[in-house]
Amino acid sequence: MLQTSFIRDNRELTIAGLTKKHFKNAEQAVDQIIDLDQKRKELQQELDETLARSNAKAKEIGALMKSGQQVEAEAAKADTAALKERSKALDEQHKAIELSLLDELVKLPNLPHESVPQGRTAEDNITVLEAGNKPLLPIGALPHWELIRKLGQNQAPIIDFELGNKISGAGFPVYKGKAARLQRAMIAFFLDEAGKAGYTEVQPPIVVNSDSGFATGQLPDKEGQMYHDAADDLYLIPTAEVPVTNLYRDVIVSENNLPVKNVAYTPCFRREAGSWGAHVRGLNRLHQFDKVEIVQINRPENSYTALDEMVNHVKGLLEKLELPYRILRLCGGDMGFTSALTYDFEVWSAGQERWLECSSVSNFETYQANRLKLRYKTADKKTQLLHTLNGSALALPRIVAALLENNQQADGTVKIPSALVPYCGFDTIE
RNA sequence: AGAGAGAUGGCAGAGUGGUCGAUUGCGACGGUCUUGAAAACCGUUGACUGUAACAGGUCCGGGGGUUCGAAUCCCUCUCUCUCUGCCA
Repeated sequence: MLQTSFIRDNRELTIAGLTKKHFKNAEQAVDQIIDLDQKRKELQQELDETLARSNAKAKEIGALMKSGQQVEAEAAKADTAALKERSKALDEQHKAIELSLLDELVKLPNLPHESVPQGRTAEDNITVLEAGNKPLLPIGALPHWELIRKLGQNQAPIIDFELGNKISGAGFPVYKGKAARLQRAMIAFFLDEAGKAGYTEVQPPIVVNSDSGFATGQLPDKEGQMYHDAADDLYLIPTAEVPVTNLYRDVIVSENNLPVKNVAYTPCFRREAGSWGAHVRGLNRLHQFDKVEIVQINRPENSYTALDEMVNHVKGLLEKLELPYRILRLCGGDMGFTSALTYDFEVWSAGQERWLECSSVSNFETYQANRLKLRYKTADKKTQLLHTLNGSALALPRIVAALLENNQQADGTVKIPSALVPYCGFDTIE
């Protein structure tokens, strides 16, 4: 959430930023907020004044009672009725206006960083790096959803969509045998790599309350994308970003604990309502998937260095997995609601001849921190909002898809990249 | 799930209707002393809003109520702890 004070002081900048993000009626929205804020301030002043007078009166009465001047005290009481009525009315107005101000504020997305390219769709994203060699596949090479039917010998298919469909529904595959082991190996590998890079591992809950959903920006913006347990009003997390970042909700971090670097493996749940078709076949888009997420909390002046560091970390993972990938800097129209700058990583899926998004690394600046009330004390003892960042490192299913497709051999087997072999305990899936 | 107890500042823990934003202890920070450190002593030490700066206002788990006045009384919700039951 943007800060009202920032909008007030930077009207033009805010409008320009919102426009770059293709937010509709930016000027109108901003002016409405400035207007509401002004009204809020005026009401607040009036209310405070009234309350100050009531407080003074109450003290006066107290003093009179104490000194035994009953008659004078009763007389003073008579004066308070009007004040009380007035403060009650003002308080109601004030609360109402604060609510509508918050209502409007919550609709505004984060402002994009100056390096974010102009543009509306994925076409306008900028490729900042393309690395690795796209493999030349043998004759008869398959996309992963066909390949998995032939792998696993008597357990085929090693990733079973129909079985998942039986017990849960579409988009909940069952991993069997070496596929299951491969998943576990990758999770361990990603966690270990993050550990080496200084991230502290955490295991958060994978259901969260609505306060948490609000603080990281999933609510109210993406309510429909999350599975919701109505009985207890809890949400299944769409990403570990939600519980891990919320660990620091309402926290004033002491300066010597910065930066905070956490890594978490969690399953992730996404309803992805309305998604279907050829592009969502197989592992390309699931309702439940595994992901290792890195999260940083940093001082404002260091956050973009941290973002680069996170991008490099993800690059390192893809290189160790020997997968061809590219990095995109997302344009204003394609970025997430809460992000100021996002790099997407896409892995080359040779069997489908497509790039698949496998990581998204973002700096949210103070947008989440403002909702989280996540702050630190500066050297001159001022409390200041921190910057939050996170990135997938990595999301598993599309990596598995690319790995299976890219590494399929002429004999129909799949080679495991050497970095994973110690974790898997095998070097081939047959 | 049943019975009981409780929720106060970073932590511990007072405060049951009036100057309490809150006694005190610990911790933290600054200083004196010391070659340095410890100890001792002195001082500082919540957040939000608001102001040029003061002032003012709000916050004692959340919400509501009684009262001129609520941390303190009443209602309600949530959570925690203890005992009993069930259970990975």
